[in-house]
Amino acid sequence: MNKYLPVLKRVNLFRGIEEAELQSLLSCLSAKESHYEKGQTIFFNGESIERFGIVLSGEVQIVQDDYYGNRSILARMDTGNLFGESFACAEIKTLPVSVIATTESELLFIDYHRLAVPCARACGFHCRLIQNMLNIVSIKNILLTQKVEFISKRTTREKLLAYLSAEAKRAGSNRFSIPFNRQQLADYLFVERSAMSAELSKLKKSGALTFHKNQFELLGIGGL
Amino acid sequence: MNKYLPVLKRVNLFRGIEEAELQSLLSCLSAKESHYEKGQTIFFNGESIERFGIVLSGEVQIVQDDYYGNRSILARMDTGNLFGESFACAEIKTLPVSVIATTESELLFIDYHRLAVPCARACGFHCRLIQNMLNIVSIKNILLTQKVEFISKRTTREKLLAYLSAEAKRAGSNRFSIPFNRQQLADYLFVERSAMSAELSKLKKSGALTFHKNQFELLGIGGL
DNA sequence: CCCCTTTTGTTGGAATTACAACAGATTTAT
DNA sequence: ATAAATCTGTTGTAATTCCAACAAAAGGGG
Repeated sequence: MNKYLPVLKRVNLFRGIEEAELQSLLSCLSAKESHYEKGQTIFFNGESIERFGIVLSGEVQIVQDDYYGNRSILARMDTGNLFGESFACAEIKTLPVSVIATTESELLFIDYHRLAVPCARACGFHCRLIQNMLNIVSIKNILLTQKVEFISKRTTREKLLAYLSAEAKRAGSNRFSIPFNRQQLADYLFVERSAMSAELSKLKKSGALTFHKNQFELLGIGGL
Repeated sequence: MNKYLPVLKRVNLFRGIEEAELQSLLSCLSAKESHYEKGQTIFFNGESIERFGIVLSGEVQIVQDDYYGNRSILARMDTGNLFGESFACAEIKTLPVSVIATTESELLFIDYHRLAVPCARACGFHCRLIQNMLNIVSIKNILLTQKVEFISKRTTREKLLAYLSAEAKRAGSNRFSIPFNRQQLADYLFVERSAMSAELSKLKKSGALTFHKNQFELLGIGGL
């Protein structure tokens, strides 16, 4: 666990908590580290969870699979980010999503009840942790709202442009990488892969953008 | 404000707080009541907010309008529910949505900072309020996740059936009302109104469901 | 280096959705 | 009560997306 202390001290959940206190806090919370292989399912749709996870290394995706095998990616979480915290905090009985390890990953699990109902020793941290958690879930809601904005667009082209514009803004540059391959990007935008690929090629041909694999460059709005 | 005490004591934010304390707590929080006419905009896309709202009576919708005038409804909030809390809690600078009064409404506004940083007198409630708020935003996250599930469906028919099935489940009956007219339902599912109307008629003709205005009855899966 | 697998892009046809227009039904205003 | 406004459903056409198939490109393993 010492190996991941540099990661953990930058996790928003532990903001305001001294590094010297982190280890004993994690021990008090009975935090448990686990290893997952690429492709392994961490949480299954339909189950009830009490723990949320923190990504120490690797990446996980929050997904929904429909009856026909279409996959919808809701979000991806990489190092330092939490997943499943809303479901654990809300104490729901039936998880509406699955969580999948996209790459080999090390994850830290914490039982939400231990966070919410602290022992007397950790009482000084209780409010801090809950307030940090409130900040995290609020930001998650905003990210999900942005995601909804992408998919509210009525054509595949608009969805692509909305998403890619936001990524350029996030990167602070017109050249940037995205964390998805083509199938994953289609699953994130809820469209069909090859049709999206065709749209990307049209956008490239029109001069609006250029790309190779997951590297993109926006070339201005001249082509729109 | 006394008029709305019965509403307020059932608001989840105030769970665990005695009715006798509510009034002084609201005073301490400098809660402010406001009246809005039908159609009035409460929060504007792009602005920065520090207050969140509670619906005392009426209804508000969280919406996004695109360049072409298409409206996307993210959520609706009726009596007793909060809106804007994630944005206020996360302290964002630019609101990505607008909030509109769908009907004539009475709303109560609270400054998030007053909630988070209490005076010495209210210190006993600080943790309680933050924890209640965490529960609220977590549930909001789950509702938004469910909304994403509706719109992840790849055809208008599937979107309709996903939404209507969830409403039947929520109502505990195959006969139920929905809180949207046709245009609003289309805006909620991100589809075009008349195409959706045509799909509803096909579903009725196939025997899957029947409806009149916002009254629906699911007739089993025989018609699918 | 070669072979196999996976990813990406392309293409034509089928399916679905958007659009515009309009008629009928319902609600609102005078 | 009547007229005006709004909502809902229908229809034909245009536009877009999905699907299946396949070729080309890229990546991985022996």
